[in-house]
Amino acid sequence: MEYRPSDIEPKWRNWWKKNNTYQVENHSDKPKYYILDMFPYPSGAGLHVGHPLGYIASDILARYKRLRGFNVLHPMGFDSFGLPAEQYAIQTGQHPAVTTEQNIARYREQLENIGFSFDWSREVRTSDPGFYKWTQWIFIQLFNHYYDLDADKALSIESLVKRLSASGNAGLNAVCDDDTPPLSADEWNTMSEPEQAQFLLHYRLTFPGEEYVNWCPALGSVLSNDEVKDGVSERGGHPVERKLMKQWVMRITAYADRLLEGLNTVDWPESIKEQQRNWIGKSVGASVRFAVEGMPEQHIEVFTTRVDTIYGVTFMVLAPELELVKTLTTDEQRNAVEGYIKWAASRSEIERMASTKKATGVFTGAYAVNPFNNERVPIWIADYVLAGYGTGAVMAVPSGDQRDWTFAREFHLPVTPILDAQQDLDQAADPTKEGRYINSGLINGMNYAEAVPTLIRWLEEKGLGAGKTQYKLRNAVFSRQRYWGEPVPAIWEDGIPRMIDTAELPLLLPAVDKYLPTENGEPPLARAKGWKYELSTMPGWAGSSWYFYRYMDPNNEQEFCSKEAIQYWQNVDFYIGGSEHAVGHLLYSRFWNHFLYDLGLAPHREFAQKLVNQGMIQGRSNFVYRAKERFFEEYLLIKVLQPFFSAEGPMAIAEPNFEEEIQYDFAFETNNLAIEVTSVKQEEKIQRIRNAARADGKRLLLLSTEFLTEFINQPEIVAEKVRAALTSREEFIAEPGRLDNVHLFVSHNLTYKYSPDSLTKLHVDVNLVDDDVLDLEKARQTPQFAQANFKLDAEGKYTCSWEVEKMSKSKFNVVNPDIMVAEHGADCFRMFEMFLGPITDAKPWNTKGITGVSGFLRKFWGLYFDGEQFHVGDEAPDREEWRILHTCIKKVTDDIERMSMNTCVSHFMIATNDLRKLNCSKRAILEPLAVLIAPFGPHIAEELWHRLGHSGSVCDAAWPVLNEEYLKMDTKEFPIQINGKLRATIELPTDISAAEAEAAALALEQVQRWLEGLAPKKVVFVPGRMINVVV
RNA sequence: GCGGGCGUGGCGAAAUUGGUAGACGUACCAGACUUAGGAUCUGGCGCCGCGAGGCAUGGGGGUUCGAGUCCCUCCGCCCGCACCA
Repeated sequence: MEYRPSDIEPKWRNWWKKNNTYQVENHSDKPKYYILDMFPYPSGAGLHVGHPLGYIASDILARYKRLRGFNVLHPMGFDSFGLPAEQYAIQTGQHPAVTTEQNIARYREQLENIGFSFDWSREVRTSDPGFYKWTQWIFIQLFNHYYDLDADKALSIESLVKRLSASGNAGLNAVCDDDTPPLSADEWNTMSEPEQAQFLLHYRLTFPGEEYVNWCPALGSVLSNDEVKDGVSERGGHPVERKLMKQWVMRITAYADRLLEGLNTVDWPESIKEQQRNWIGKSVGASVRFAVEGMPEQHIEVFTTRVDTIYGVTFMVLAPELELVKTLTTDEQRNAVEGYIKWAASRSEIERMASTKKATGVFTGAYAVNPFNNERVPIWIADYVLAGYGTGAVMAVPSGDQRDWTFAREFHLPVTPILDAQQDLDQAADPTKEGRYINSGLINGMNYAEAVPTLIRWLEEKGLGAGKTQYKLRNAVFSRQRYWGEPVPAIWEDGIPRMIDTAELPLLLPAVDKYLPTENGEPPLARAKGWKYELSTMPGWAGSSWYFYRYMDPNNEQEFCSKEAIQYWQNVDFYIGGSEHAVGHLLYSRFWNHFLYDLGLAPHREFAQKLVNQGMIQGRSNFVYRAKERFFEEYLLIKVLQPFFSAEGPMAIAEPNFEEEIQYDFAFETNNLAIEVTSVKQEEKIQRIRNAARADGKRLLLLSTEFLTEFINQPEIVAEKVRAALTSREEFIAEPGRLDNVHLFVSHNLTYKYSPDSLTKLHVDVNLVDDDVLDLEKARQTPQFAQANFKLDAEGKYTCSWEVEKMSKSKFNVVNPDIMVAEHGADCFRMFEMFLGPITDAKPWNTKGITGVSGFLRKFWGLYFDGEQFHVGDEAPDREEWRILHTCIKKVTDDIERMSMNTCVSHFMIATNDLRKLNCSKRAILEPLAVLIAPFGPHIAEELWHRLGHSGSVCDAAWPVLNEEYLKMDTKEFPIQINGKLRATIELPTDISAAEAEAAALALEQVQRWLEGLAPKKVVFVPGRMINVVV
């Protein structure tokens, strides 16, 4: 009988649904196993083939564990608050809840079609009030706790209040704001209630703070650090600036050490752990206080990891933004310093990062005093020192730090050697710690290990410093000026926030007339009638920071999760998802979990014991080349610039220069103007061009690549800008923008792409290009293509190419799983995705191999049939049949355990091929085989299971037990090596002794030939494996 | 620059502790059945060589009876971080 997945798959999906096959109870005699997928954001584009990769792998594991006798929790839900739904709402006026609902329905349908064993009765949605009620509740708990360093955990604010009223904050060892003033019990007790509330904000784990934030004007909201890449927003690529704003802040720094230590207790990929360690950025060192010469009230505190180099300090450097700079600067230096500060502030993040090699800075005129030797050292400012790290001031040791060395070299500051083993300091700094100290007073003659404690002891005795640990981790800004997120359950009264009563939760997201900020720049919630609460909403990571507990008890209205449920399920045994969440979701959820643990609400410090990152499935992007010259003629030269130049006089235009090593640059010249379009990151190059233009007496028109995008979108507006710039200024530099992969929509299915590879490649819809040949008939139906002037190659064909890129709607390379499922069946799709390669590897989507899996499933199905008849007999299997089955049991069992799903599919193919050759149709073999394949192809397994006479689900079968006896072979083909190289093979009993094996090997004619009559020097025999004769 | 990972046929990849490198699948070649083949079946398929044989896991070196696997070194690619004192 023919294998037709379309006949059997929908049938069993309905059957599973009707029988609640995947419903899980919160109690069982069986051991529990919690396997979790990172839940998706339901975007409008629907699921693409990359999404299910991890879900399929986890589903196989979940089904396998269930067959092995575990009570398995394997849920799915939706991270349904977020930006795209809101952007869509802004454009269409449709409520984001409506589009979100539609998208979820689509996602669920797609997911269900793949045959996952999710328990949908436990589905969660972060935008559901029943869910975000508890997100708000946890927020309130954070507000009501502070971090006590002596207890090394979060304690209630009430206990802090008691303590303050008894003894003030003297001796209180708690995490708080840097500017928390000392407070006596008397002072506390005489404070008014609002004053007390204000004071407590210094300690609360979530609090409103004035923070420098990543403000994205285009999105009208702040972004977290992990939402910003290369100075632009990760989503949309809009410029981001630093701005001081009042924001809700999470005191995640309180947990820095625990988040770091916890990493040692979980089985997570090393790269993720390293990224988190890096993000937390712990450095151990010392703080040292330097006096300022002639200013007794002032001092400069620095943090250093190399206090041992203190005698090598020859200058100090402060970040230009520091308030202190203004106080220190002498009148003679004031102009220079202010000029530098202004210049530094005007530099974009990208510019600053691009020029790390050459040192810039200015002397303040002031001097600091090294507390150890009372030497006066000049105080400089430079933007290589960051205001946001440590104290924003460094003690510069040019002999030991390369940046300081470079700076000293540039400004002719002295370099003092401090170690006897130090390298040639004329060439570079020597950051090593080898040798003994010289020129170093207190520590002369000591080595590094002796010097550090000596110096710190001295500092602490004199009160001039102390051992100190510094972190890169910043407190996390928790406010977003957006609509589609959880409302913050706070009310402001006289500038002081108060949490609403938890009985009033959830605080529902109100209706608004528009999803935009108000005219005076307030967030969208300000539009809601009668809204008296906080106007900002929570960020995208709020709901995902605890959702894994909600699955345990999704409908509980009294608690975020019942104690019984959490006691039963504990934490996640196996978590699978993409590595892009390395320092976002995976760090924030660990933080919240540590907090919930402190409150006794979570049973483990870490919420996920094991984590696996699935690799990305990339798409194949197709391109057609567009004639380059025409592109510029049309858009840049003819439409805009030529009229302008004509007015100025005759123009000669050089060929666009495409062959530069940076190919997205192009340049051309007129007789009085040099035009350059380039990445602003190419600073050196810009300088070169600028100099050349000046030398030729020409003016420079410099356009960034992003500007070019804008230019083509709105040529008139931009042309006006260019004209204005050219008439008013000598030089015009357009806004710096994103530097690569700028995509420009020209129509719904054609894109101009600027990438380092070519300016004139067009992304083409996958459907238009087949096997590198553009389907002209289809392409002509698109209006833009009809007008486009594509490049013809020598044979008169359109030049096409392709590249592997991330799957994205804008690249027209998204492959939808529905088509695959409809065409080949869900089982085939599942096994094919697994067969692509190891789940952790990134791989381009390529459907070429699907016929292999499809053919295999047909053959596998065929094992159970004789022509049209289902045919499985009860004869006793022979040894070879047993061997095939048990080899398969062993391999598949081992490989699922190590998540090697691709090789499992291979083993099924081998077993099927072998059994086919034997014409095996025996129940004792085929029935266990159906169970083995059930995790991979649940539909085909269920069908066969029922045909084999069972009425229950194959999901409740028992995993076949391996019998090692069947793996044993009487004889084996032994490889015979001569000096480690294979020269012959010989069939021998598997358990042959060393002596017999040696004799048999030496008797071989091929071996004798190599021995040339001599006795072997040595014979190595590995029992049951091989023989190696050493000549 | 720092950290993590990787490098094996035309392609996706196997090789779990050092023990017959390339399983399985694609692509390709030949044949069979066919009116036909994007169906099915059989055989071949790392490279060089008629062959014996030689050479092969990014290059070079080492340890070992034996190295894709361990060590050193160089090269290349991917990912992350990046003036963090």
